[in-house]
Amino acid sequence: MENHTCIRLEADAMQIMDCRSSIAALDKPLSYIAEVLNLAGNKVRLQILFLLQREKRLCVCDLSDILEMNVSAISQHLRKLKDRDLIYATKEAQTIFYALNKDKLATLNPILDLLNTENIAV
Amino acid sequence: MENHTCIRLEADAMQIMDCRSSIAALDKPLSYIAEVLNLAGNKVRLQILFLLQREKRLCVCDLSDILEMNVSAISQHLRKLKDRDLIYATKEAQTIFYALNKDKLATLNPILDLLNTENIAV
DNA sequence: TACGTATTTTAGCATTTGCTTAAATAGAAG
DNA sequence: CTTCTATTTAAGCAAATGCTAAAATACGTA
Repeated sequence: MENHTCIRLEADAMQIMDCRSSIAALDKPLSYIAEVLNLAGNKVRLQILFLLQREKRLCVCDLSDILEMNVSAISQHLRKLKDRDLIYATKEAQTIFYALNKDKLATLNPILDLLNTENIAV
Repeated sequence: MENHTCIRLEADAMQIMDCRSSIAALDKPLSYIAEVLNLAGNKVRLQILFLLQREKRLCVCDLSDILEMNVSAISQHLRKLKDRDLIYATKEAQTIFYALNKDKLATLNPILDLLNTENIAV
């Protein structure tokens, strides 16, 4: 936490200040988007989001069947997504359905679109 | 790893099969995009990517100054981004500059655009 | 009320992550 | 060739992650 501020001559103090203020101005979005990307940055959760976009709504049990994973593991992923309001739950009799939160589609759609982009240079 | 296949009647076997095959067909992109999102899903790395997009190229030292973080910590983040080819390094005298990999802009730009979207419902 | 299905929650644990500090490289310049 | 400057790498560690297994809820239904 000490050795910032480099000594090299080429360092452009003006540029550094500009960058600092632009980062500061975007602090909230940076935190929020990082959080969303982090949630989507897990293969299981990305699959869940993709499936919910495709099927509109699914229950834990369906997801467990499709992804061939433990119900509990899926449930814990759904909780994280719900905690951050990316998805919401509706209860119908004994079944709880999950769906993408409409308010977050502006953020989620561009992320999910990456899956269908041909120009993915892997 | 046992209790998948739910017993409930509403479960649509056809739908489950469809979902399974669509997931299987997208397995590679799902893995790759999850990996990229995971890299971008860290505030420090997201800031680095944002700054590189804005400034075209920066060295560890600049980033350390701007983000007010340990050079070593930044270096380790840069390594992760470089290992996944999201950025590349060019050496100029004693300084190593990093820049976004052009081949990955189709993936990176939509991600970074999320920062400037007004419709971020936080 | 007792049971069964659907789902969540808790606890435990191994793995991963991200930071700090210190040591190792590499190239310039004295 | 020794000394800066820039940067990476390695070691250590605390915190976070993601899974399993088991217990706890919730809600219909026999």
